[in-house]
Amino acid sequence: MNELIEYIKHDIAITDTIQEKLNRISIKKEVQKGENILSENSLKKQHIFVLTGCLRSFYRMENGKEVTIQFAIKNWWIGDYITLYTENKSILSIEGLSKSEILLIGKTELERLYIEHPEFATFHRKNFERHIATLQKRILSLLTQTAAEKYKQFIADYADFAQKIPNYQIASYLGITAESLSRVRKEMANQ
Amino acid sequence: MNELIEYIKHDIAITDTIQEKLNRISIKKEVQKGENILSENSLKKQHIFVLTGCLRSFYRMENGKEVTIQFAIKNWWIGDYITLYTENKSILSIEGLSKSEILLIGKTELERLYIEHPEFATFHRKNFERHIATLQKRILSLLTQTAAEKYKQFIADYADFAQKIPNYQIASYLGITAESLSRVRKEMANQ
DNA sequence: CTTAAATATTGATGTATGATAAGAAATTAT
DNA sequence: ATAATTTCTTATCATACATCAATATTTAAG
Repeated sequence: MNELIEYIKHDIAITDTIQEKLNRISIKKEVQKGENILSENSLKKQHIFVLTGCLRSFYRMENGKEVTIQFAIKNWWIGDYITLYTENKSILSIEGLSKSEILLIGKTELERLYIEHPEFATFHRKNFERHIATLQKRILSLLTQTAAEKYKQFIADYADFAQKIPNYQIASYLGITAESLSRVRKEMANQ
Repeated sequence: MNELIEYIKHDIAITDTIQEKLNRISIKKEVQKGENILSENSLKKQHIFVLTGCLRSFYRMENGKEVTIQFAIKNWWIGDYITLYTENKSILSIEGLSKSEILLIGKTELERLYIEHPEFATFHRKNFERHIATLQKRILSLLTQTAAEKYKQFIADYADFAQKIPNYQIASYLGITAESLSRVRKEMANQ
């Protein structure tokens, strides 16, 4: 039994049938540090479940600068949700921040499971709901907080693994430059 | 048959039972311009479906300034998703921007329908997915675009009703001041 | 260990946008 | 219509953060 099933079992009673189907549709993969799993312009529509390690999704701007959309560690889902749910070509890239193990699950395969097993759909609906709340909170944060406030909230929210992420990537998640973040950190250290 | 059912029928075949249950749990309400439906600190957990008119959800900062989280018109859902899916007390307010008609649907009642009718849950899961993509796009926009770019995208995305919304509220949605938006508009007019 | 590469810091300077305040224009109410 | 209120604009000035460039520090590679 793999870790995804372990994780799902925390929430719902999962039948052997679902377990077996999940195993059948999920592809286990090892990702190296810096390795790209999903690249922009790819046509693959996949969900990723993190077993170990740490990943991030990011957008590369025309000028080459990158903005980080999401970080993910053990038991988190990550994906290019804009592509998964609207467009055709993927606009984000996903890479490993450290050596990681992941499960790749195709969109259509997952949807088949939703239909065949309503309790599995319910489990996922709750994930969606939490995800929506998280995204709204981030929007609120981007609209109302200063650089220092955003950083403080980030290290509080992501205490588990904030120190594993390079500061310049945290900066790109918060919507500030690495230089600004460095000044914020200096300011914080002096108090 | 009301407009919510009409709207749902565009997506899925809806049985009489679902229709009847939906009618039973949804409370129709008329909202005046400027009237608050949901206020911060309320304990109600409700989804709102807009039949006519225009609403917005917003957050009131400590200094009294408001930031707009979402606008909604006919056939859109709106709610305080942070409260609905995580916290207890509501942190957002929802008000009518014009005289509007809405349906109020309690969180628990809606969840009961999900369980009793998987096809209805599927319909809603797709809404969730689109919502996630929309929120991600907005985050990307906030992280990468200038004031002028955000405004141009806004009037393109919300062409249907952008002109119905006062500019200072559009500004508060884009994360800029009304004065800045005014300058952006002047700049655009001169070209 | 030593060197190379990646990441972080610091300083000097620039700029987009914010803050404040006043007046103009548009809505709404009387 | 007229007045009152709300919304929008304009100007001046302030500032948080960006940019650029150099150096320091840490991490990874040979």
